[in-house]
Amino acid sequence: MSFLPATEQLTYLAKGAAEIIPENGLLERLEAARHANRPLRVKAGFDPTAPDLHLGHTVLLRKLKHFQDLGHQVYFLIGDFTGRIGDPTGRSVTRPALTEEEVARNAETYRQQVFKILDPARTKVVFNSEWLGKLNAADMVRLCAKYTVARMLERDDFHKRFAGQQPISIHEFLYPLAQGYDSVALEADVELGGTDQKFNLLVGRELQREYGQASQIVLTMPLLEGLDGVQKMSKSLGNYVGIAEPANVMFGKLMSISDTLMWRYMLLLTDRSEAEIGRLQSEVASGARHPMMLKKELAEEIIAGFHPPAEAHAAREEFERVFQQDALPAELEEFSYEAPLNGSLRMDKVLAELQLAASVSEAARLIKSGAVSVNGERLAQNTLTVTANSELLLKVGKRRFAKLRLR
RNA sequence: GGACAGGUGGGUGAGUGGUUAAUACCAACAGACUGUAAAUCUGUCGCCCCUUGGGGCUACGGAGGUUCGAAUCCUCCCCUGUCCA
Repeated sequence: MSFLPATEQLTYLAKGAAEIIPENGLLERLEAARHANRPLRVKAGFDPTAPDLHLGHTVLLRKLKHFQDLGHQVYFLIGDFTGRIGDPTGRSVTRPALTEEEVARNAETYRQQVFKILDPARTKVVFNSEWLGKLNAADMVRLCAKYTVARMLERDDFHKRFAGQQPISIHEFLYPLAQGYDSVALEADVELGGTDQKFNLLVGRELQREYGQASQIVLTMPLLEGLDGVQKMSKSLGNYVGIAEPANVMFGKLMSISDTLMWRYMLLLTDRSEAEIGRLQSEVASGARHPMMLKKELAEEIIAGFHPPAEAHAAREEFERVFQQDALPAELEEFSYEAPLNGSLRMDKVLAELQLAASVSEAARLIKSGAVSVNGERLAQNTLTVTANSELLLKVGKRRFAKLRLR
């Protein structure tokens, strides 16, 4: 096969990237590969503990896809071995080890989700236990000898913890080394990762050189901000949009992002070019285009990558109906309930039981704050007089609905 | 092995015997305003019971103990850090 000129490839690949190290290394590598008529070996590692992908993960996956679009070979590495070490990234707490079954199950989930974006024909899924599991103690010592403690402490996470008198376990040092060794084992030309992975990716360059290989090119992608617009998208922070979530849920979440964040999402989660995004920005700034309309388009576009387009569109219509016209959702959860003999229903208990509130106490608070309405009327008291064989439409907050049939 | 410091509610972090589920900030939730935006303002923010208003239970690393009363004092244990070896 033939490859596009290297400069053209580079434009496509650099879109949205945070950093390419060394700066013109990628261009050189692309040229060399094109000259030799061979695809680049592009590696990206994934943590086996987080099989539920969210949009934050897709930033990287989309970049991998870009490499595939240009004819390169992607190595989708599942860090089953490193996962057992426990990645020290982020939360500065050592992680519990995963069992083999858990790793296997998570890997399967990955496969299912990842190929919504990646081309299976140009993707090799690999597990780093394949080679890391074979290293013996002597190999391990040899690997450790190639890096120093001082250099290891340059890593921001370690540095902060060390300075802040937080614990760092020895085995956490093995994580970057192991990840770097992955690049050696795969003879990677390029490794992609989030900006938070920069240190680990650079270790890969060092180790490849130590083992007599050309150092991989490092390409980092920005971390996608979560729905709050400040912290990175992550499941534990609850500011994520899962790619396996129903279209309606995704739509609602995407609409709640700020206008500022919308541009970021457009850059990192769609194929729109930077030029086009710039044009749209000026149109919004001049008032020629309403940001809400654009946000709806964006939401629909993103969702269509994971659901059939018709579903994405339906989610948009549902959103417009429920929130903009204040109507009811098309599908309501229905519950059946025994009407009390005295006709007086304790609503706090009902809400808790139907899981519209986390506890009876919380339900009582919600009622007190005026968040609960029944048949469109705000509930002012904890008790509600009801009759048998009637229906109640419950609304809690803005987005929790249920229909209650009384027998 | 020794000396010292520390472990508080989802997070950060006050509080050293006695108003109080425990200061403050963040997050979260709700209301107002809106484009379900964002920002802002206001309120809530352990669980359970009784219809307002109350009542009970659980909680400050773990287990005991002192006391009328402890997150706060004592003992032992677990965990973390610093220094010494």
